[in-house]
Order: sequence, then structure tokens, then C-alpha cells
Amino acid sequence: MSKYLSRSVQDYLKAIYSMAQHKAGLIQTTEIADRLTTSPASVTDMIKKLAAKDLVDYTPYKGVKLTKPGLKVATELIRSHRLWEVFLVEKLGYDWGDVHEIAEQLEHVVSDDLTDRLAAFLGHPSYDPHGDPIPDAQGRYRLSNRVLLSQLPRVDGLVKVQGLKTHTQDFTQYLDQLGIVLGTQLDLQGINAFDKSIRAQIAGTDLLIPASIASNLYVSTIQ
Amino acid sequence: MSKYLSRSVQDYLKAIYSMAQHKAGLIQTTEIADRLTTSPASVTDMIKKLAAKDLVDYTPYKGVKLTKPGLKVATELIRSHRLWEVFLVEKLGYDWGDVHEIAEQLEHVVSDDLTDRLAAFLGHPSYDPHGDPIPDAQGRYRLSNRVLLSQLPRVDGLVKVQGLKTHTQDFTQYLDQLGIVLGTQLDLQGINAFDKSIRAQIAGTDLLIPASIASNLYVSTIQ
DNA sequence: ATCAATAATTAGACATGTCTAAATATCTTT
DNA sequence: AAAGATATTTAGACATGTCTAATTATTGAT
Repeated sequence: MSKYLSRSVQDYLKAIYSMAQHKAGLIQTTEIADRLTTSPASVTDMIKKLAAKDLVDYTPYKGVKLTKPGLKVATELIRSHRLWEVFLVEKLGYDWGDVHEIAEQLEHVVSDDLTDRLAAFLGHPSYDPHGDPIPDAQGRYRLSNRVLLSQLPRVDGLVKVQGLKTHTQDFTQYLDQLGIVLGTQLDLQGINAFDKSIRAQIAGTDLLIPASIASNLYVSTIQ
Repeated sequence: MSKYLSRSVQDYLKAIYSMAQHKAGLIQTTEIADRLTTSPASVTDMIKKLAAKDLVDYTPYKGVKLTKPGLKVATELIRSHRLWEVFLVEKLGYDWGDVHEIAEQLEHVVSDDLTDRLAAFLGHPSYDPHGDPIPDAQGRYRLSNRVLLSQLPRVDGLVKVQGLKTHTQDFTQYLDQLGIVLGTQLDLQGINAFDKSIRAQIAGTDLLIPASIASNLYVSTIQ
């Protein structure tokens, strides 16, 4: 029972972690397969290995759930990933839509204190360029009071863009087109019943936000 | 015939490159095996794969030599490795003896322009923390006018420490003890015939440099 | 409660990179 | 030039992570 975890093992843990963020209960084989674009059979294979290493609790035919050690590994990966994203955007000048793939590789670099040193160098940021919270060295983080734009109780008044639910380039490019970045203030005017698109203003300019965007954009109300 | 090269393939290319720097002619199977602490049989296996990808020229029972494409890959890896070492020392505050293992992992992160952006961020350094030259984006580099301290024609006068031949932690720690860093000026006093140790002064303080150190330290004469 | 649809697992295979042991080639010495 | 030493290669095996096809379990609808 070694301490080394392969890249694959790490990717599975991270995927399970992320999926558990958005859903209660066990994570199913097929969900993981879709997420990692692999076959359900491969997922079953790997899940058994993860369970043998005590990284997940596995109930055959039902699904998996991270154990405490599994959660720790996943959290460290997420922390590393998000810190590297900050580095790539802030220090190397990348666009926020271009950093995910690179951070995906950088996060797997292992070293005792690399992540902590990187955090210190970056000034211990709390959020990554997409608005996702960065866990501290103990794995703790605070999620700002955010909600999906599509799930606001009242589509009215000022809100601030706090984060993205999906991070695909298709999505960030769309946002770039609309002129929406992290921290953008939206003055909500109302919602169109027909297609659930949302009318808003950015700095006085009218804007129509499709439901597909609204359901992937986290905002917080102002005041 | 894909463009993807595994971590293993990359490690082999880099090893062959480095060994070719210190020796003319073909690199032998056993040398590579020693370098990568693997078996000669495994090296033969891998060499055939490298040859199939046109990364090395392979003469059975004789040895290998990098092809032009192989040389390009190796040079890019070396460039990336050395830039990351600069980053780790200059930005994250690592000691020069602690960065090799980490850079060994970082160098394999693939991205179109990561290396170039990193170089720009660091101010296009020409040498890494051990004094090794960093190739530019075209693979060109200049080696300063340096020679091993053990091979100086005359052990006399001022020299400046320009680089290390080996990069093991044992060696860098030894240098730290002696108070020798990159750029240190040594005032050479003479050589002891008995064991080839070298008498020198650093900032007026006497120092005895064992032959084992002298044969791994590059220096340049001053004037 | 049964049947069809969906989901998950097993079986058997493959690719990559590694290994040891055995066989073969090359080199060195006389 | 032959023999012993050294270096290299081949043969056969194994571990990891993946796959497809076939089988089995679970779920949802009637």
C-alpha cells in the first residue's frame, strides 16, 4: 500500500469530488464515465482500485463516495489546480479561458511544499480566475454568497458576477463576447417568460442573457 | 505516428541529449541504463521505439544518437526545465539544491506557449540557478567561457564560479558548507600535489577545495 | 409483479513500459 | 586467432490502465 497515486487515480478522485459538489448521495459509474469520457467498464475497474486503496467507499451497482483520505487528496489537487490558474492568468498573462488544460497538468506535480510556496507567492488568493474558491492548506474554504443567475428568486436590481459553473472555452468565449468578466455588475431588468432569457444592463448598455448562460453564471446580489 | 510523447520517451531523449554533451560519438545502451537506473534490456526496448519514431538513429550493438527532431524535443525539455528552476529559486524562494526534482516534473507540462510566457515573465534568463545555459525558443544558447576548476592550466589568480557539473543535493549542500554560490570569486593560491586539492581564498578567508569538488565546478578566469 | 429499458459488472483482450534470465555479439587480451 | 570478459539483445513475463462485447442487476412503467 504505497503513497504514490497515478495521474489516473488523481483524475478520478478530482472528478468524483467535483460531481459530489453539485449533487448529494453516491456518484454513479456512468456519470463518472461521461465526465472523464471513458467507458463505464473502465470506471468500474478503476473504482475497485480506488476502493482497495481506501480512497472511496464503493457500493456495487450503487456508486461511490470519497473517503476522508480520498477527500484530502482531491482537495489538495483542487487547491493546486486553482492556484496554478491564478498564476497563469496573473503572472503569465493568459486569458481565463485558456488556463484549465495547463493547470490540469500542473496540479499533478508533487512536492512537499510547492503548493504552499505558490500560494504565498500569489498572496494567498481565495478565488481562482473563474470565481471558484481556493481551499487553504487545511482544505478549508468559504463560498461567497452566490447563486446561479437562473435561480435568483427575483430578477431585479444589481448583481455581481461571482463565478462560472462550467469552464469550457466555448462558454468563456461567449462571456467574453457579452463583455462579462468576474466582478462585472449586472443591472437586472427582468426575465422573458418565453425562453427564460434575462434582460440586463452592463454600465447602462442593454444586454440579453440567454438561459444557457444564466444557468451557468453565479452571481451575488448587491446590498 | 502521433505527436504525443510519453513521459518516459521524453526522459530518454533528455538523458541522451545530456550524455551527448559530455562525450562525442554514439551513446551506449549501458550508459543510458545507468543514467536512468533501469536495465539495459529496457533501454534496448525503448531505443527501438525511439528509432521507430525517428527520434534517434540506432545502430544495434553500437548505440544511439539523437536525430534532428529528437534534438529539438530534448532542447525544448531542457529549456523548460531550466526556466522552471529559475522560477522556483527566484520567485518561490527555493534553495538551488532543491529544485531539480520539481523541475523534472514541471518540464513535461505541454502547452503551445507556456515556456515562452514563462521565459518572458522571468526576463529571458540565460542561465539556470546551477549556471547551465538556457536555450532560447530557437534552441540556441551560449556557453560562457568556462572550464572545470580541476582542469585549469594554472591554479593562480582570480576565477569566478560559473556552474556545476553535477547537480546532486550532496554536492550543492557541500558547496553551501564551503560558502560557494554561483558568481563567487575565488582567489586561487595553488594546488596540493598530494591529493590535487586546491588552496583558495574567498573574500580573504582561506579555503581548501577537495579535488572531488574541483572536478565538478566550472569557473571562468577573470581578465 | 412482470417486462422492458437502463445501468453496472465481468471476461477477455490490448498497449505501454518495465523486468529477469538466457542467448548472442563485440571487445580485449594474450 | 581464440578465449574470456563485457555489452547488448531477445524471449517471455508482469503491472497498469484502457477497451469492446457479453452478462447480470436495478429501475420504471404498466
